[in-house]
Amino acid sequence: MGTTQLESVPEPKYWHLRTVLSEALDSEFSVGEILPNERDLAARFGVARATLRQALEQLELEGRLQRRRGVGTTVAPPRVGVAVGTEQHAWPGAAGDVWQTADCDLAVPAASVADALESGRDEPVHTVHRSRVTHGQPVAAELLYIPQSSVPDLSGIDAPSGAARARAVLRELHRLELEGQDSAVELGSARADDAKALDRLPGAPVLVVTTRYIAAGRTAALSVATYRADTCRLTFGDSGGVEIHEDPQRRAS
Amino acid sequence: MGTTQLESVPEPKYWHLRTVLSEALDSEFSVGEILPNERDLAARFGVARATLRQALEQLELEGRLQRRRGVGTTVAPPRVGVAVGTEQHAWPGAAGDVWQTADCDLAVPAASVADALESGRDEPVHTVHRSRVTHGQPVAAELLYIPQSSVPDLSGIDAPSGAARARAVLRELHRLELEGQDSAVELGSARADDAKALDRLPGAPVLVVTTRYIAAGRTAALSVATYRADTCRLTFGDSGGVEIHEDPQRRAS
DNA sequence: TAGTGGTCTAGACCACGTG
DNA sequence: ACGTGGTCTAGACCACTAA
Repeated sequence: MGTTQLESVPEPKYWHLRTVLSEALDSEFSVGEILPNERDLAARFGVARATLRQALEQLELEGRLQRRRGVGTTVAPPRVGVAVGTEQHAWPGAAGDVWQTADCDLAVPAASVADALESGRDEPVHTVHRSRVTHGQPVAAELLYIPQSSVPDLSGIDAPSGAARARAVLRELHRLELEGQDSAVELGSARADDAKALDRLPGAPVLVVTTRYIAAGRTAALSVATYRADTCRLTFGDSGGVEIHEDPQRRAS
Repeated sequence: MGTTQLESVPEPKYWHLRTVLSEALDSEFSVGEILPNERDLAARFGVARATLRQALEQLELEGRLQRRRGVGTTVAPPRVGVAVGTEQHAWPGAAGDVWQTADCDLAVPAASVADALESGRDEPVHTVHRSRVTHGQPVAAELLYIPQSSVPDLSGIDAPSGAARARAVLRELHRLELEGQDSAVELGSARADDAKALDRLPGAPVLVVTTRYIAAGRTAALSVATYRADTCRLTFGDSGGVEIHEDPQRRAS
């Protein structure tokens, strides 16, 4: 029957470019190597710089490239697996915790946080700021919300804020019996403060992990952790991380 | 001391625009409402269309907007929570499984998949294609890899491929005793086949969930599931989903 | 100071969905 | 046929890093 459509849907240039570059990365480049600059690459492929950048953005999103202003574009190492959920639940700050406590303050949180905590919208909440570093690189920034009612006995702590105060809040939290926890993961973009902590530009893609800690039948604490999506693979489950370091999505077409 | 730097770091236009639009979405628009088209919006804000599009891309990434070619830009509903990990482990296809089996074939997989399966690089592997639909919308596409050695007794099954064959493979899988499972989540971009299944364009951001199923001390099956990052919030843990429908990241600055 | 990636512009044309 | 978002161009200037 008449017409056979050979290429009824022509591939966008940037998508084809992404594929070509991806294959070149596999075969001709090694981790850490610097690519030619964007103007040269665009000229070499005969496209506008904006089109080349669209391809590079894709590859950066997939964790294949790392771009730094003033420096250049380098081949990224495989994503690091970071454990964010284990079978045995544990309070933040428990033994083996990988987070580094930085600061603490006390304020009435945004309405969405108050609702998630099931606390009153006017109740002040302790907010502990923490950060997570793996292999010398910052991978996550966390805000940990703890209603005053969860840690009522904070008397005798003189520090009004700072790391000492943060540790005191966590210590009080451990006195409660943890009944369970659940988490959710979604895509977000780094706001200014997170971006600075993660050494990225604002708007960089991040994986937002929201964890509720349950004690005495209610939400005793809420963690909102922001992970660098370009460098991290979040692992859940019993055996402490899947052993795949090749991207399993990168399969034969 | 002389000069006080008021705005030493001027905010990029597209980032400021993102904030302005985000606040407008909160206060002046409701879910499903159609925004003015990109050319009008750009003119209204006095920027080039490309700059406006950069802001819209951010908001789409955050799940706030939905853009469809030939139609327009609409305000997206809150992300749906989809459960991807439960306390009680279960084989794919077990009672209560939310996946819809579509097809099955038998082939030697890509090297990275073979490595993750700890199967020989030349061993043929059953590949079951499944899809997941929530609230009438496709949210995920899955490839389920099952080495022949995991389901040796497939004799008497006449269908060489197709849904019937897929169900037979899953049925055989259930005869094994599941010892555990672990998962990993990372950001990826949809390839052509996934994009079509998810009703998105190639390159759309996706959350790739890789799950290993353990039986008899080895990896009996490997699942690579691709979720729409714009519409999904992946939930893990005991209580079947966090009850936050407001984005917890969207907090006061 | 030179070179990099990041931002922005003002256009053009194309693919798609709807009427 | 029309209007939408998607792709692409060829430039310009800015912010940052390192020599």
